[in-house]
Amino acid sequence: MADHVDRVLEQWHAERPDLDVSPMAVIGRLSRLSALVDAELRRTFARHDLDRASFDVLATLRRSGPPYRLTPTELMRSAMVTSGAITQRLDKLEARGLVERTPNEADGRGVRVALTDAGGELIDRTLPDHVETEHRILAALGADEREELAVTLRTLLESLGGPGS
Amino acid sequence: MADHVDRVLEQWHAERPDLDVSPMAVIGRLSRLSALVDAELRRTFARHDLDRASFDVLATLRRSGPPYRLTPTELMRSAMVTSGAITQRLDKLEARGLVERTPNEADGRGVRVALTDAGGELIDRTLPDHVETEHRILAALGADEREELAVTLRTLLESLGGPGS
DNA sequence: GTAGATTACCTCAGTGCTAAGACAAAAGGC
DNA sequence: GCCTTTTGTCTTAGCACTGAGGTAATCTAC
Repeated sequence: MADHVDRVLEQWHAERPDLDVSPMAVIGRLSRLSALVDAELRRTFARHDLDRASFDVLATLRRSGPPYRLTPTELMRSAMVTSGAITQRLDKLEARGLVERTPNEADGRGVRVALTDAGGELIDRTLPDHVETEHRILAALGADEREELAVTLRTLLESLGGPGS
Repeated sequence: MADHVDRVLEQWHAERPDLDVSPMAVIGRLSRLSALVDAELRRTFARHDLDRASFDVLATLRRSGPPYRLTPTELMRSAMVTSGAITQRLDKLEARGLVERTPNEADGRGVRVALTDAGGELIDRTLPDHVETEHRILAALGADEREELAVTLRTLLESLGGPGS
């Protein structure tokens, strides 16, 4: 039984037999899967009044450990978005009282962003649900397949993103 | 040598040892990789005065074969976006003379979208470059690894997207 | 044939992002 | 100590998308 990408490959083979479109079997599925996974995760976040962007910031702060405090630049690097995007995410989270901006004593240009108690409680409440969703998404794979998949994706990430990706 | 996701896993292990965050090894890399691949493909499209959305529509029409004509609904399903998004994509492409909307004789509610000569030439010119970029993205993997990866991603897609995904 | 449900496409307000750039503080070269 | 470059954050315009909803045509069941 063919999936969407199989059909796309067949079409290209018929229309442009001169092109070797085999990479689409991987890249096409990668991008579709990413979209589906995203949608799935969003549903979990929504149950806790969060979106992907807000969850991402709160989780990054939470896993950084006490005192749950990072700079906007660190958050930007972790999230792979521009500085403007982080500013807006922080504005929203600060307005909700989930994070707090304080001047960075060590650097007059910078600020520090910290989880508030409310932010910490929200992310700790959301996490178990989120992790369970991720388990469910991978339920179709055995432990060996997951491990192999993680290794292969890691190889690709390193080849694309350079060192420290 | 640890990548970004390895460090994330270590942090969670230290901060929330009660949670089994192992799925993040796959899902975290999947979403980061998808973002990097997207950025890479965008560079190729930009060289041909296209963005991802426009390329997607033109390529879908091109691979559908003569007479290179589909309905907005078919394009919507293929692209996994809402009908509003397709309307806007078509507006832009039509304004550039790359596609053409004509009434659907078989269904008074519908329209048909066809590649113009200019659209067909542009997509045929862009494709070889695009395919080469995809080959380059996967260059770090051997043929067996690519095949295995495609199969595993397909399994996940089917388990998430239901039949015909 | 006709009423109600469905389908196809479009519209529009709202959202979150990028890209470009402003500004202030810090770092580096001399 | 200065001057230039770099860095950290914020601002803003523009863009593509979603979600809700509108309109018109088609289908279904009676």
